[in-house]
Amino acid sequence: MSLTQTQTQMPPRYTISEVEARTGLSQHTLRWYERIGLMRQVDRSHSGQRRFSDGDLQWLAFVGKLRTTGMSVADMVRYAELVREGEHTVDQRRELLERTRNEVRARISELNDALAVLDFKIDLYTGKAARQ
Amino acid sequence: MSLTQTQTQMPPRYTISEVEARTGLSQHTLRWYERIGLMRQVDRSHSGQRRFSDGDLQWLAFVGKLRTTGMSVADMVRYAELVREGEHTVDQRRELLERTRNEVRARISELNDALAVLDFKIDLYTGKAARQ
DNA sequence: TAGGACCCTTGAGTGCACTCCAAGCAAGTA
DNA sequence: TACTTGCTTGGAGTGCACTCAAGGGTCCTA
Repeated sequence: MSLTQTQTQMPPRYTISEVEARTGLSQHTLRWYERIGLMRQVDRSHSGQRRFSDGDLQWLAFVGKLRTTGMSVADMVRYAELVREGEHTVDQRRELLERTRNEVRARISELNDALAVLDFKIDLYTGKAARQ
Repeated sequence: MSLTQTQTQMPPRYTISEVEARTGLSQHTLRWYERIGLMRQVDRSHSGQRRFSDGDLQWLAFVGKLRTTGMSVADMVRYAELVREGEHTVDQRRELLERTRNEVRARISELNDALAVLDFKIDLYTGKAARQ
């Protein structure tokens, strides 16, 4: 427990521009994520401004990982919905993540293949015997 | 030299639908590639239909590798132009491929990170202690 | 000579994942 | 009080990489 927290009894809250700075996601994107259901309805200040929690940041970090896997936004929304529905959706979530994992593995091996071709071409160019 | 070739003295030529079958690229995409300069002007039959050569197929295979690296179409076109310009562009081409190679390596390591997160989550779900 | 398969062109349309715009409210500072 | 900064909304716009439509030509077989 930090001093500030003990004093205020309030967990930290972040404005949209703080979250933008921490996550690298634009304010536009953050609002859009909320709108499409990729994250829960964010808490609001008395004047209606968003106040993100640490949990929101953690969720966004995980969503970021899903994004880098190449998972579509539609599938991420599906996943988010399953999480909101509760514990009984665990099997479906695992299935979704396993499917994604398989795709990532396939993608990595595709990239390794392409890497080999690039290496070969670059060696050709570096060597002298340059062709196409 | 195959028998057929010796007899006809003609290298094999492929129609657009043959190329579609061999490469998996749609006819639309093949025509579009030619239009934007991602491949040379394909030879035509006397009636104006495309006749692709083995060289064209090889080029398309290489372009396919570049595509899987995530290189943008604009950069691929740039590369194709450099190839058409001749031997004096070899250094620029190598530079372009090296930049791409670096991006691919970075992408692979991103994907490996994401894979670790997926493994962790899936284990959680499989374990029993399911959370979000 | 008719039918069907196959191909051509230009230009418009699609789906995705943002990204931006306009108009306006609220809080803090000079 | 006036100004600036930061935030709100719904809906429109953007860039990418295709993808399709319309209208027409050519070739082969019956």
